[in-house]
Amino acid sequence: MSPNTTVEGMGLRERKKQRTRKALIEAAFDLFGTKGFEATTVDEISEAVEVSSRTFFRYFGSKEDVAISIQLQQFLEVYQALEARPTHEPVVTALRHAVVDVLRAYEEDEADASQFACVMDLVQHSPAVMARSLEMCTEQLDELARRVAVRMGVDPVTDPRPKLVASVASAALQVAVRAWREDEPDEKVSDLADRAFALLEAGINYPAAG
Amino acid sequence: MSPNTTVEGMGLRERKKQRTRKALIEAAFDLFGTKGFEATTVDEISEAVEVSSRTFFRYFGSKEDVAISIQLQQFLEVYQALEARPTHEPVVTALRHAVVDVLRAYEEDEADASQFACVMDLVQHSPAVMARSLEMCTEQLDELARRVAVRMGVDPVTDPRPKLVASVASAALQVAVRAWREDEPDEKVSDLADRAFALLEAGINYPAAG
DNA sequence: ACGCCATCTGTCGTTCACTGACAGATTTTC
DNA sequence: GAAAATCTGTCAGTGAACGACAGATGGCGT
Repeated sequence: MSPNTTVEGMGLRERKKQRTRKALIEAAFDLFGTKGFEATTVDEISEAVEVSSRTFFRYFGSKEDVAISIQLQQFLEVYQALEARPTHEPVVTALRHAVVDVLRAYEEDEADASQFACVMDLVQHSPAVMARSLEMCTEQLDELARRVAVRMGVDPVTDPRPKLVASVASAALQVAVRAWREDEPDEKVSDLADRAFALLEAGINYPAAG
Repeated sequence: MSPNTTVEGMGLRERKKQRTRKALIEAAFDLFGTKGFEATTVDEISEAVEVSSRTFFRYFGSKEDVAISIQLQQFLEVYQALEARPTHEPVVTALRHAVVDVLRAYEEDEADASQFACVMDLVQHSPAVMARSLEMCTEQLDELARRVAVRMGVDPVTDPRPKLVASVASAALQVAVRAWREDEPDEKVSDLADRAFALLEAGINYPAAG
């Protein structure tokens, strides 16, 4: 009754969990940023938040999982953005805009942008994070394919095309991110992704040299 | 001196190493097949070959690496097959035939086929192997992109298209393999891959439902 | 306000992947 | 055959991850 009703919709316990989770992520990124991923131990992260390392593993399945938590979040945002696209757009075009919109949103916020860059650094320089990131992406491919199938109005188990589109789109995004980190740090990722998807739209069975 | 010259081109030490390596792979697959990947310890693999576990790690960087050694070999074979394709073929078409040819070769040999199926089982059911496999594939993407660039007669660092083609082709192959394992076990992987690449050739920016 | 129950957390102990250092064995080379 | 290079085993250690148990804490009915 009365003032006990929380302003938001969740109990005290749930809020505490969210705080712990957020604190673990922040502490982890602090340490990853200064000492590097492999040099940082789970114990150090846990001590910084004053919880036991056992508790860390109740929030995250592995040390890698905390590093890619932002990437996972971005996938969910792409799903949202995809549903917001007009239904008459061809699938790759819709995916292109959805991805670019999400990336632009991150570029506009200073904090988001630097955290995003930090994650990409981890993915690029720590094999374990890279591996986990790739694994997570393929996990998400099912969901993405399902949504693409809905857009196409076809059955996602019978028709191989939605899975193919989802995988290819994910590959294009990875190429764009990698180009950004390695070759074109001055460009915006969103622009690189935009161009990569544009190439997909145009078809990629290029003729041989001549 | 005299009869010390080896029949083949390598010394005794080198042959011994090859034998140990092969024995480790075989012992590992035996154990993975019966006990599963995570239930098998490196000690068990090493004991089966009568070497120390320390030696195992001098041959393989990780327990996962021994599981995907065949996949790595297949990549090298695709490179070979790609060079054998006529130079007038468009890139995706050439990749399609190269991949399908390699897969068909594995399907024809009984032993190769079952070992291939075993590896795919490991990749599908053991997250750690899956992650390492994906990581290895992205490592190989550089080399594949380089070869695609040569075929296109363009510069692989300036032009983003070769990287895109390589990534997309790899994605298509992964989709085909996955479809084989999960939905169409009765089909041949080579046929599924063939169809996936055919879709790529035709373009994938499908219209929305209507 | 009180207590019951579900859930969360810490502690302890264990397994196992992986690595550096050193010493001994073996192959190669001269 | 001796010296140099390479391979291997042993030892010791780190750190990730998990199972089990006990204590703490928030949720909830009365």
